[in-house]
Amino acid sequence: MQKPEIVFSNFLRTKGLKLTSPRKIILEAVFTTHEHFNVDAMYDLIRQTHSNVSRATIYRTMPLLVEAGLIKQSVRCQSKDYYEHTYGHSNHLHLICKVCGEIIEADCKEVEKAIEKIALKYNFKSTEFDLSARGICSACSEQE
Amino acid sequence: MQKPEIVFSNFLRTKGLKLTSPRKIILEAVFTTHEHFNVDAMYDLIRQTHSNVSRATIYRTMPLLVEAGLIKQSVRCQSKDYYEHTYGHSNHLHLICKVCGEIIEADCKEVEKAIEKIALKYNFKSTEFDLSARGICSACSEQE
DNA sequence: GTCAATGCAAAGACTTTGCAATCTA
DNA sequence: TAGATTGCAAAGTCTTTGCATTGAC
Repeated sequence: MQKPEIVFSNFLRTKGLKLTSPRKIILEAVFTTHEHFNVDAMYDLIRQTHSNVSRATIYRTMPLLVEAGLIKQSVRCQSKDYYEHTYGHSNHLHLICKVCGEIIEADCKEVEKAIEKIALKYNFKSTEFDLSARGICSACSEQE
Repeated sequence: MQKPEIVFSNFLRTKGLKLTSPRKIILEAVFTTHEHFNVDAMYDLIRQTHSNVSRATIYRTMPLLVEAGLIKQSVRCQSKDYYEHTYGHSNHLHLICKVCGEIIEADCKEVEKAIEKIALKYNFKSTEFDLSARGICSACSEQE
């Protein structure tokens, strides 16, 4: 499997776009993050080591990463758009807390199996999954 | 099954809240809409017959309808939050064909069970599910 | 050197909130 | 009548955009 940098740089070249320093920095930050992330978190992370990447550039880069197949738009939570890796990552089940907004990413092999079973009935070949459950996390339900 | 109006009015009463005229109008509009909807669409729809319901009130009523279990937050699309009915609609697994766009709505009891099993590990109490799988439907895979 | 990309700040879009007036129970 | 609710407008939050400058190829 190719490195994300290679995928991105190829993508940019075929579109006649340029692999700039901010784009490299953003890509690196995105792929050192293991959770789903939003623009603000990216901005803070990048700021820890680089002082010269603006929010605007991050906002402008996200759609490119999506189009390149490296990330995808994930849930929206508390008015913020979240992203997550798709490149090199297996599917996750998102457990979203309605109270505090926490998002737990859980392994979903068993859920996928259950879906495959259903898909079989319809002769449907599934490739990607979007799975989320909303509810209340343990911390929040203890506080009630 | 009780009418949404009854459910809402009971919900409000148990919370010590009041069933006001704007809330009745909003509820009615929400349940005459069959598609997913957003606040703006609701506002326009209501304006066709009532001139005295503000956007602010719609924004304030949506969370109540969610809490009452009548609607749920759905996808976010083009920076707008969408809602959809849940009352009277059981959860579905959506099998979405990437080729022809067909959406198969399948029963997902088994998938929910699998999710509950995972949620249990995290002490997460799930209440709503958003489940979709993208792939290729039988008709489209035959044509390849 | 050319043209895309950046940073900044301003603008935009959607949503939330403070407050005085109003209405439900 | 008490206290919740409303409409309005102002404020907030996230995201997008115009423009002069900078930088990649």
